[in-house]
Amino acid sequence: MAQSDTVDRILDAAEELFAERGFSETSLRMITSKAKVNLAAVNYHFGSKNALIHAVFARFLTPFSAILEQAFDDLEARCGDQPASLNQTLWALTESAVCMPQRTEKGISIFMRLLGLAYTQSQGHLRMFLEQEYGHTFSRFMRMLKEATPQLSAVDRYWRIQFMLGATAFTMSSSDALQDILQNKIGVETSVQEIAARLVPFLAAGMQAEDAMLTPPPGSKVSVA
Amino acid sequence: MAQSDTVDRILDAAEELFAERGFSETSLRMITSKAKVNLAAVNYHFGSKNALIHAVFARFLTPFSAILEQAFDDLEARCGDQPASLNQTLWALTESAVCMPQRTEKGISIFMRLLGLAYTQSQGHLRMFLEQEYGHTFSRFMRMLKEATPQLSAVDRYWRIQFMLGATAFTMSSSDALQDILQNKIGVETSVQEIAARLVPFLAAGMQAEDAMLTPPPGSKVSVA
DNA sequence: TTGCGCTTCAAACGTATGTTTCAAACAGAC
DNA sequence: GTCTGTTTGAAACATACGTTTGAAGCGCAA
Repeated sequence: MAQSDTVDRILDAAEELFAERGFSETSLRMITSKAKVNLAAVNYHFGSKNALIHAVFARFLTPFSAILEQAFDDLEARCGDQPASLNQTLWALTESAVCMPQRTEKGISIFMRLLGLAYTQSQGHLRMFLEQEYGHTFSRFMRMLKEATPQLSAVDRYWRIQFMLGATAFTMSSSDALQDILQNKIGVETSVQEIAARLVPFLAAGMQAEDAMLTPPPGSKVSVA
Repeated sequence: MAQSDTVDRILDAAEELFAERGFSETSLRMITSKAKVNLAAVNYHFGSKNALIHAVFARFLTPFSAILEQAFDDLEARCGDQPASLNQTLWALTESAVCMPQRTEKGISIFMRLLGLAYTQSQGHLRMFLEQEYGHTFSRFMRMLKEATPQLSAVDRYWRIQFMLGATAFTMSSSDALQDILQNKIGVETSVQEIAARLVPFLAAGMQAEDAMLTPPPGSKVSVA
């Protein structure tokens, strides 16, 4: 019991509620009542709601970035002085996410959804926090992507990375929402491993698309520089 | 002057603020002070904040869906009884978005960002509204995608469409956010036409990725069903 | 001018939020 | 058992929100 139990219960409840409702739409009262702790406990243990948000991210991002750095180390060791391929790099990322020890069975989809929210909801304090804490790992990933796609121009690569991030963050972040809209409710599997196994080839193919396809069809009103 | 001026000023201000801050984070007081109208004007002219959100979407989505339906009509007429290709379908969508008459020069990126928010922020009332008003056009687009990718299984297609939506909505919606994080601040062009010209080939390539790539690299801890 | 819709305005309403307060309960060392 | 520092508890705080109110202002037909 004692301190850490309250802290963890708050973090668990906050993580889940943030993931399913967003940050602003989740009140401290929802969190504390779900966690069965007193309202004042959040401000006592974390200081503020924003600090709680940071703590929620830090709890899974810190071990994740450690695992990811290790995976990159391994990959680069295996590759010797050759740069890692795009497929290898993406899989290293994916496996690090999937294989991370999870608290619950839906831990990883909460994880992805929170990451998506971090980008989507324009919380300045969160972006600053994430960039400061985990910017190094992120930059390393970007550097590896660059070495894995030497054929792309800097501008092409920049945009295609945005597309990749978008497809990933968005897919993982719209847990139930999209499944409502695409009424094609075929029996959709929800395992994150399976989604990742479908997503990675999609991303790799997009990333390596031929520039030739850049040309719009004849008669198009869209001009390319 | 008179009525419609106030209504339009509210819509303009709301559109811009919603796009840059999200729905819950934008208060009626921000909107009315930006629009230089009285606070009560929103409830007088629209009835509620939710109804204002609907009106903002209806103002650009109604003409857009009309243009899009027309573009699909044209495309299907050109194709005769053949189904339209994936490239043609995606370009029809893109051109409809790009060529829509814009109120301001950043109109289309606001447009895209709002669409992204509509999916991302879990506003039940908005999803219901959009599905009810524009579900028909959306279903038609989905049908054309299906006919353009007969080689894909239903499940594969379902997920790849999610990836496409994600890459699109996310890219367009993270106007400044991502450009902060990817510090690679190469001189990035902002023209939506140019982004679209890069996005469509990315999407088409991802959509048509080989299933063979579905297999993770040897030694992977990720298993595929 | 008078009267009548429609629109604007300042002010208030009730509610919900994040945060603070301070006393009570608790745990462990002496 | 008593003291001390830490944690919990119920209540209140100030503020911000969406919404409502009722009077004032307006354009325009009679």
